[in-house]
Amino acid sequence: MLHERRGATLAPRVIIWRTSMPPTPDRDPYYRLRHSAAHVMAQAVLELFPDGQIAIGPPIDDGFYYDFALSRPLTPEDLGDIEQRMRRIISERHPFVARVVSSDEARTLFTDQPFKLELIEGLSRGQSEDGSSADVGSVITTYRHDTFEDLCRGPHLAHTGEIPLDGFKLTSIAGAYWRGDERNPQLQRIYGTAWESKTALDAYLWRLEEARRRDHRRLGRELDLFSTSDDVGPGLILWHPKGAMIRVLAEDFSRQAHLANGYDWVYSPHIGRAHLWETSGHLSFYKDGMYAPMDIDGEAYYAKPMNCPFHIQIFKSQLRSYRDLPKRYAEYGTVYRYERSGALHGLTRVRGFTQDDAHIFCRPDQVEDEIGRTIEFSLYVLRAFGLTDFRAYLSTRPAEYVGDIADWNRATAALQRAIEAQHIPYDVDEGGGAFYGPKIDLKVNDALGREWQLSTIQFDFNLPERFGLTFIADDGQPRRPYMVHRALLGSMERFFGVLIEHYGGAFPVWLAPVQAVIIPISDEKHGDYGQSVEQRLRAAGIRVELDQSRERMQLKIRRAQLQKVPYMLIIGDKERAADAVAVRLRSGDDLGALPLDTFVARVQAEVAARAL
RNA sequence: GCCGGUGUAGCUCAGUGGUAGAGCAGCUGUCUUGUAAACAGCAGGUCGUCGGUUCAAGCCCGACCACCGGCUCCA
Repeated sequence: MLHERRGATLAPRVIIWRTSMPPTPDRDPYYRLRHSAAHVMAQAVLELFPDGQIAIGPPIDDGFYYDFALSRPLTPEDLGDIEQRMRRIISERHPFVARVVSSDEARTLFTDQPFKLELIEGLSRGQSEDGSSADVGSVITTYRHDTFEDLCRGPHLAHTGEIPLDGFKLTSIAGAYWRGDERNPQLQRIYGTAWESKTALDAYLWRLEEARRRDHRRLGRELDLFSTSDDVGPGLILWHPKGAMIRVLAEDFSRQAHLANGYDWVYSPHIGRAHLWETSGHLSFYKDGMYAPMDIDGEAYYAKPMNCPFHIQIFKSQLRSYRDLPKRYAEYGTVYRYERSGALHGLTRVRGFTQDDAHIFCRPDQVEDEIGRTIEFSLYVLRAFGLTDFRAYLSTRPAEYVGDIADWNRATAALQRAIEAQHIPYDVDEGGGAFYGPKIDLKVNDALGREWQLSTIQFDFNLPERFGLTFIADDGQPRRPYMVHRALLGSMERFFGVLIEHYGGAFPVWLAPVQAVIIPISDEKHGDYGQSVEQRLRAAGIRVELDQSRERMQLKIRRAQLQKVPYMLIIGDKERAADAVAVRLRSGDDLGALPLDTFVARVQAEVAARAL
């Protein structure tokens, strides 16, 4: 019943820089600038659409947005027009003026603005803009500049002229539901970004550009790693040989690590009887995420959205003694989950994916130790892939839950102690756990500082009950085991996407699908030596390609560079005479001629160490 | 699923109702090369799919499919 919160890590294409909380005035030095820019933008939009309705326009990471209800859809061309008007308003240096108004005054002021009226109603009932509770009795304030007055708690800049004329940019138009609820009307949202200077704006735009260059969908095609096909269907990934090579290497490493750390490897089928999913509760709670059943001999079978019921069956296949515990069953389990068409995204949000899933069944007295080892193991595996910057999120018991509160407390405390023992920063999401148990999610920051959720470690007080799991305790009595779901890399598809972006396609030698390209200077004169080098490197376990094309060396180097191959081995007369290769790194560094044996030893050492 | 955008050669893109284009990649030939693109030629497209408007549709209209940016969802 592993449930990753995948969406949290991928929805924004605008980069999130190490922040997981919305900006606040005291925490974000850009708050005033961006909030003020949002107001200026709203004025500009209302100039274009005098009958337009305004909703909310907060600062966000890296920028701001404002939501509108307008008489016609905005087009990208409108953004230029709006920016022009914003520049004029900024140049006019209108002061931002705050004032306190009564509810009645506010209602009069915003009489043509139904969304504002709704906010005012909320405010007078003690709710803040986003519907969360605010201080009761908080006053209603507005901020005005030029012709635009907005319901707003501020703070703002002193005047519009403090927004740099060349430090902001409107970036995109999107649909957004009023108050984020799809039952509400859909508004038009304009996103913008604002910085203290053109230099800072340019730096931000460069980061966006860099993120675009690293986009795993782009690199997936350029490096021939994976694809999807209209004929196969959306959200279903085809792993090409080079992508599959990386996956094989990653899986082999992780599987060996699991076996070395007390896990038993298992395999389970892709489908199971409806009865199984009724028992597990998936058909009552998770049916929307499951595909329609198939009929086999008059019985309904479902493609699995999770692996847990199968691992549970393995546990149940015989009587378990307390001496047998813990049992740790691991599998690369391929699951199928329905995702709404609009949610699909590259490798990170798909309809079929493979989890590095495991289920741990243990005694109550083993919980603490098991959780500690699991988190430590997770960090070990992730670090091997070059991910080093972690943050943990502990989610505790929600209002509605199953199981015994003492079990919850014990499990939550174990999670907390384990994460503290690893000295990783963590946040607590009080009440944020699933109904069946508390959990810890591990998120990593990649090379661009973007946060991705990967590992999740979840207690389950539900399934052991539903399936009637027991072990025989030392007093001869059956007891209920604790059950923990965990995935470390999450899904292989999504992890691959993260890796691609983290490395920008330049994988470390141990993961590179092609580790070296042999580049003969002349295919006629050095082709034979090239084949000999290829053969010997291959025999030494190195993944090597020989570029036999009749092109000049420069082009062959360029092609290898673009494919981000770690080593380019140039061979000419000198190298052939010395039984050597002239080694060029993808960084552009030239190591000069190395004896072939020396090169082999170097690569083998790097692979053995999984050097990054 | 919803809002908006996009869909033309393997890739990146031009083409605003009148004979489908470029660069790269591919193929062929010449060149046999010393650290990021030799030169020339050839070939390659039912313009996402289906339907409609028109004498004529890549272009206008409709439906559907997919992708992109968001929203929503993620027991």
